[in-house]
Amino acid sequence: MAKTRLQDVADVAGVSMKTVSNVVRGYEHVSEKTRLRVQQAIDDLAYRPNASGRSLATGRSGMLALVFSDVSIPYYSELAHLISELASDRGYRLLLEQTSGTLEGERAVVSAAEGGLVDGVIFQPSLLSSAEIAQHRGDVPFVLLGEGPAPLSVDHVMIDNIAAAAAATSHLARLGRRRIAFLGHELGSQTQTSKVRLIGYQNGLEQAGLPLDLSLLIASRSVNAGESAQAVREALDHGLEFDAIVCRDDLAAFGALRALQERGLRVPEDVAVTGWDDVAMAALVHPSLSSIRPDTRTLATWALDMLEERIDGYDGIGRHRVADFELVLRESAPAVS
Amino acid sequence: MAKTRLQDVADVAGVSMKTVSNVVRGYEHVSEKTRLRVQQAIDDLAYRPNASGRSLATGRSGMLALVFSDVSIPYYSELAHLISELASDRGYRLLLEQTSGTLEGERAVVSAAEGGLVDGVIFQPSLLSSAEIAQHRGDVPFVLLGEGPAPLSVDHVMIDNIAAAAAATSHLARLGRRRIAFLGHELGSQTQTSKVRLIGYQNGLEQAGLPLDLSLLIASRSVNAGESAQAVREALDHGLEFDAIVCRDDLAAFGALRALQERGLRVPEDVAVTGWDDVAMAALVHPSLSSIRPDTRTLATWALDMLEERIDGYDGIGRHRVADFELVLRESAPAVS
DNA sequence: CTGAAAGCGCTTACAG
DNA sequence: CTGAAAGCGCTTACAG
Repeated sequence: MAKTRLQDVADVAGVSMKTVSNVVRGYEHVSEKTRLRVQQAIDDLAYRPNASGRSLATGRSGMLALVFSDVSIPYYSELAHLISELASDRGYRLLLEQTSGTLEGERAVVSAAEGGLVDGVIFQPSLLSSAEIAQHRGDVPFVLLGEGPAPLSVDHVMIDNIAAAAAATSHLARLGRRRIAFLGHELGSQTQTSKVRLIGYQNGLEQAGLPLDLSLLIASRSVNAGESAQAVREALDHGLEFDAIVCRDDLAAFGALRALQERGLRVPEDVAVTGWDDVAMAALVHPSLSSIRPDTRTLATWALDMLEERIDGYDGIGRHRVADFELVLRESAPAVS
Repeated sequence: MAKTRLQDVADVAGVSMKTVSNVVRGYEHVSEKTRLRVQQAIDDLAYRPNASGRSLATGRSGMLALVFSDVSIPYYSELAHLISELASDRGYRLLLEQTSGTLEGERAVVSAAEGGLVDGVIFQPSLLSSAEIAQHRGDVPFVLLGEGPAPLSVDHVMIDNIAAAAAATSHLARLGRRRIAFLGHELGSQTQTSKVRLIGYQNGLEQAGLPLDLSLLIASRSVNAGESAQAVREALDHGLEFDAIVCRDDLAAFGALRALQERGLRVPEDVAVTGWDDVAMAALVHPSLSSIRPDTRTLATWALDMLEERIDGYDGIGRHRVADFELVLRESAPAVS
């Protein structure tokens, strides 16, 4: 049997399509009697409105795209969870797009081949240049997340990465640490994320009156926990001495904890460690991880606010907003006593 | 300016809409000369086909829904990553739906209010009964994941949870453990997942000739790492003695590792631990976690295969397929020496 | 409060 | 190989 359409319901209920449509969309000015008869027909026929038909007629799909490199990375999966819930509260569904952190993947997002699929895009770029982002896909509302380059024309939310990295570094200095390493940036060319966090680390050292020692910058062959652990092992093998590590992100920190414990070094007694993102596991590992916690709820709320404004027609220049962060202190780098 | 449509391109190129459509969709029987002229017009006008128009005309959206409780749970985020990639290879995009693990959330999935939005649904239910699932949303192709109840009418892929739990338990017994606990099932009514894993645990004990001791069943107020850690702390406080733990999932295992280390118990010397899912963190914690690794790639591939067959018109009874698993041995419960 | 009709932007037999 | 026309299933002014 063919799918039931609006017209079928109208026929059965003995009204026009317009009236059925009014009932379906909950329009209020329908007489109670008519509404009941129509609802009965809808139930009898198990009618389900067709989303494509509606989208085509209204010009809206009720969907937002959420784009980042890889949803299996804890920070992104937790962000996806949050944004999915908040978007759902506003009546939007979420389309998940992964770029694999490649330039081609990110370009595909920006120059999307199809229109009308989503009403807006939330995009956390890793590699793309500001100039390329500026020519984003046609006229779809766009909002950028993260510390990457944001063209002036596009809305953007972030936290102050430099201040956050400096806060972590300063905290370790206040704990009396004098040889504070930085772990987890790329071995080759740096992502914007690594760059700004390294700058903040340097600022933190300066504020504490500590010298910058380039040998304390422990790069990772790849931005993940396994390679970060390996980088720490190799640093220890080469006799590098340090009493604290500021990690680029929690994954790097988990790698560091693992490598330090393998070598019998105590955290935080021998080496204090801070992470970044405050993913759920940070509180669960042993020792638990001190970490920079970005205010992701505010981040996500602002992103959705701005996106909805654009969807509703706002066409001004890009807004750039900075959300708060907090350094959450746990066992790996406890509060100063 | 209004969005450019197929007709606009046709006008500029001086051909019919049909011809433009052929070029856009890569239909081969178009003369080279015409194709070039049309492509030029497409580029000049920055034409983007409208997805809703296409969906309405073809009856397909090119989207699949992926549904489970919460994408921030590592197993699900890793599964979403994998399925997203595999679906993308087949030309599908992924719509993410979270149920929050609530009955209402799962019911909403099954009785979806809209049609035509997705071509198929991949759904891992937690709570819904088989009978309710059987009346799934209209005529949308459906495939079920996991050890939940699957009605005969619906396609379903899973691993043999009973065998897997028995394998973990047997392994601990072969390590010489005699008081093997089970951790992480619900305090109240059990999910199907917990039920089958508990049965497998019991089978494993039997195979090893060990008695079932109900006091060794350590339930958790909530299925997550934090509550599992708390449950272990309380068990230790009450003087419960055990030398191994089979955990319901990796999160419970991470909780167990944390609680045991807090109390100065050595893993695996004092207590050996196995997890379930083999999420990325399992290899990164210290000590690293032995874990049941379901063959998720096969699971996902089969799910997509069956879904595509249904999308292509297959209308037979449900297929039920069982993928492999493997017990990955790491430090927390190493190979028998 | 309700109806008849046009239109959203595509694809697809059907002709030629 | 290409064109003219109908149709996919909705919504929305416009009338009444």
